[in-house]
Amino acid sequence: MQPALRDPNPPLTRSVEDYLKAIYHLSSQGGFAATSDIAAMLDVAPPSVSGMVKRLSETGLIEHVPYRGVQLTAQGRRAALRMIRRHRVLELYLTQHLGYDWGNVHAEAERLEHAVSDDLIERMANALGQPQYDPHGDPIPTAAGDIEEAELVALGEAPIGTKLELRQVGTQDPARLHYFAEQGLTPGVLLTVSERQPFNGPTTIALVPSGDPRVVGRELAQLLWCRALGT
Amino acid sequence: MQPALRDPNPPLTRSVEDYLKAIYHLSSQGGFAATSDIAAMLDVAPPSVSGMVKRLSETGLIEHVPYRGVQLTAQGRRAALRMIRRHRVLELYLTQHLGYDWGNVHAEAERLEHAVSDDLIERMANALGQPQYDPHGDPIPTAAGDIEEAELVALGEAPIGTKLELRQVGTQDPARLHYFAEQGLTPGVLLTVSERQPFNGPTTIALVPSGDPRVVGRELAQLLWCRALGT
DNA sequence: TCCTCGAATTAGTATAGACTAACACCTACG
DNA sequence: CGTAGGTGTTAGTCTATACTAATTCGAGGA
Repeated sequence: MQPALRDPNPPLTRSVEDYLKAIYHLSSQGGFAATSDIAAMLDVAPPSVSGMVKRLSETGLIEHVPYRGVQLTAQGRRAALRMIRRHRVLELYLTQHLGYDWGNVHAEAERLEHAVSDDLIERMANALGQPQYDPHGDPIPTAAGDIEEAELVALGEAPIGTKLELRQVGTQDPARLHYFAEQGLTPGVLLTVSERQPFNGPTTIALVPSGDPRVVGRELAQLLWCRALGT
Repeated sequence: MQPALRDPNPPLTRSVEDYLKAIYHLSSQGGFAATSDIAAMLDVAPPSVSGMVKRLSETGLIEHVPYRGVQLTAQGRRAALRMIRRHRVLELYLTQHLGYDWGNVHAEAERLEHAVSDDLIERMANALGQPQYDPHGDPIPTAAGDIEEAELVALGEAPIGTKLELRQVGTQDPARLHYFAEQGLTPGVLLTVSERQPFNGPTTIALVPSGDPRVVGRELAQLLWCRALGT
């Protein structure tokens, strides 16, 4: 008798699920997720990531280019989106039906997302009326694994008067990144577009809710990718 | 510098929580939980139980008498009752608020009970109006760790006409146990008391829902501990 | 009272996942 | 255009938990 073959489709462990989610977030807006970034996001040591990366690429969930980073395969992406759907449905359910606020809800959903069944998630989604966005405005992937690609607009192109959420900073340059941080312009910040000078002039914005103004030159304004907020 | 001391109060792992629950159930109506019974309940091999038992008794959660079995310490009992509260609140919440039925709900609660926070359980309990019983009629321990001791009455003492659930069989004698099993008198069975002969005579019962009658002599009827059902 | 057989335990191994320490690879600066 | 520093990987260890195989214990029948 042959030794029993390993289950070709074992359920993913909690750790694996966390790694896939982290890689999804880190690589969604660029090519590769770096080992050290994954380690920082999951609060583990870099060698732990190397070890997991080897296992995940052996099982076909990610693709690994040594010394460059990793990307999800189609299979890995499906698994990651499933986790993100769970997380966001849970966050919304906990806030809508059990009185959680934005601050509490993340940690609870982070633990529950590994334990709930698909059935329970669909029951919660139904109780919520098949919502499209979580409490933070992030799109909830469908059960089939489709996610609305956030339509981002560069700050330098956004119409006057619109309310925006800063979502991505399109540079790796440390000096520019440092400057953005000094100005309080980090992903997640809300702002409204106050005015823009003609002939590729600077854009003036107001931070929300403080109302603090910022003047951002053309070059930098093209690096700040924002999501338009409906409200 | 000293090597870091181990966290004296580490959070319990899922496995530990499962063992404590199993030991609670197996020892609640008797002295000791046997290794093989724990193994059967958790679907693991007996040596796995021996190993876990050693660790648990080293951390003071259980007391182990080699070749006899284990019992919970006060600390272990608290932890077990906490899990049972979680489980039963979850079962009730899932049935009341998310449309689960009795059959589905156990497995879901079994996974969630390890992942939810105390805070979430209390929110659910509040949403349910601080319930005292789960969907199966089992008492829900309080957050403080008190559980209603099921008020059990010996079948030989139960008033005529009452509906009962058989909960415990008060003997270890194999012959009597075997006889009870043959008669279909095992814990969980529902029955109604039809009549009783005077002068310590036998009690006649009808099984629910089949209606099958059974006549139980005085001696045996004193061994069958039942819970009165309100309905 | 002794022996036997089932239950319990010990011994040894495997896996997932983490860690530290040590080594290898790239790249950017001088 | 070569090297220094940081990033990534390998090597080796640890813990929790499971397994199988081998051994030991103890209670009940002859």
